[in-house]
Amino acid sequence: MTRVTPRTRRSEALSRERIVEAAIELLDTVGEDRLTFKVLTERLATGAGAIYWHVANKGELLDAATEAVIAAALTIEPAGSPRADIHAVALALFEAIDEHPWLATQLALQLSRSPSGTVTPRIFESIGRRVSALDVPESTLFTASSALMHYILGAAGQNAANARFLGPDGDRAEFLAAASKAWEALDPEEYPFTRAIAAQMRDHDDREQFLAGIDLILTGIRS
Amino acid sequence: MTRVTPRTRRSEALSRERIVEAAIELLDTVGEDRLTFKVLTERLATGAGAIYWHVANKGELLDAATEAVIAAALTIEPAGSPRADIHAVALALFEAIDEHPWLATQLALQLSRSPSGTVTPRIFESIGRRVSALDVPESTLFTASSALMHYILGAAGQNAANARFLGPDGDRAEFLAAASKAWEALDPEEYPFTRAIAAQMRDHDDREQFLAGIDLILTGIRS
DNA sequence: TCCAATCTTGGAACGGCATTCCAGATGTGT
DNA sequence: ACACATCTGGAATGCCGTTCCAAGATTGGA
Repeated sequence: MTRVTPRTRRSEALSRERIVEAAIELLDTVGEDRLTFKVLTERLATGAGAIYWHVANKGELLDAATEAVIAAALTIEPAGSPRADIHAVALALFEAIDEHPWLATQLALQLSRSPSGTVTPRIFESIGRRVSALDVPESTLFTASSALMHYILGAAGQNAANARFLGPDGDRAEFLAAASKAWEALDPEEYPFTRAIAAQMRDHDDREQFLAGIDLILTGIRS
Repeated sequence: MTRVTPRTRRSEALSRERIVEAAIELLDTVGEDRLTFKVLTERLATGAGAIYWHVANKGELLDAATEAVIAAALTIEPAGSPRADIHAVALALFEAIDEHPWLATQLALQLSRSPSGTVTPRIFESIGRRVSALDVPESTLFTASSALMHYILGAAGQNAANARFLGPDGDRAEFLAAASKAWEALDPEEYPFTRAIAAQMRDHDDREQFLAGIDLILTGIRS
């Protein structure tokens, strides 16, 4: 059930790290819905029982995978100004989610549950610490950091969803054109706004717009 | 597979609406993990095949349930100023998610996927239309609306998660005190920020802070 | 060096779930 | 009253997470 003192093992010994590593790789390659204990045991050339000795259940495995990737992503060196630091954190999360689309689902699920996990607090801390460097009134620190965090995770997730829908070998410009056209074809009665900004989304840079959103919130914070 | 012309039926006739209605009720009472086709067939006194005649699969059923609740929540009458209108939409979504915690998971999942569903666009439109009433440059409409939407869904979902963790019969003040204490007990090296604002979260009003976040973003938008 | 105790493994077995299949009931148009 | 499409319910299927357990390592002590 729990890990004990490490010892010498044969080279192919199983370990929590090796399992998490394999899980991440499978998540990235075959997708989250196809990460099953069957393919995991095949990949690791072992049985289900062996995996369950190192990991409590599938949820814990997914949590561990999420934490490993996020922790790596949040390893960032200071970039000078508080604003630049916040941009760096935001972009790091954006890139991580873009590279591992399953993170979007996973982080969203962790948020929909409890402060059980350690991932969400880590992200919140990472953002909040940099927000503190801005000189904002103490009373709005929580609100400001929350707003930033939700925007970052939400917008990055949305971007990942688009990328996932597009597929790894699709033409982005083509996709945007199609999406823009679809918006323009909406019912003018029900969707006047979406129609109106359809053109504006045809040609935009994902990262640029993402950072624009960050700056928009930062502006609000500084007032 | 598809619905055809309606006709007269015996009083207890099955229909997509009745199924969705039952699903929502079960989601609210027994929770999302326990909404299974077994309990659904028992509740409707029918068989699985009958349900599958009206609904393609479980995902579509959950989507339909989400859409029904969100559509009802977004039926709001104008409240005077654009700011008041935006507050109204935000609060309506907040309340809906608070009342139906499974919405948080569901909306998050819909965001993590594609523009396949009709729920997300509806929310986006509802917010964006009110943001348009503010006099902001056309070029930031998309960014501003996105930021608002992600904050609303994220913060409301977070709130629902807390409420869910607390349970229907828990003392909120007690919960906040415990959470605050837990934050203060974190490692000062790793979590200086979270520790610092632990006190500030002990006594706050959920809705008030939620709306403060909205105003923070609105301030940013207006600059 | 060998033994007993403990840690670790692999795979068979289990129960629950969404989904499919299909024989028949129910209603409709003629 | 007859053929036909619509709709129903429950049995059967297959996948998946999880549990169980007999056997294979590894270790520390005699």
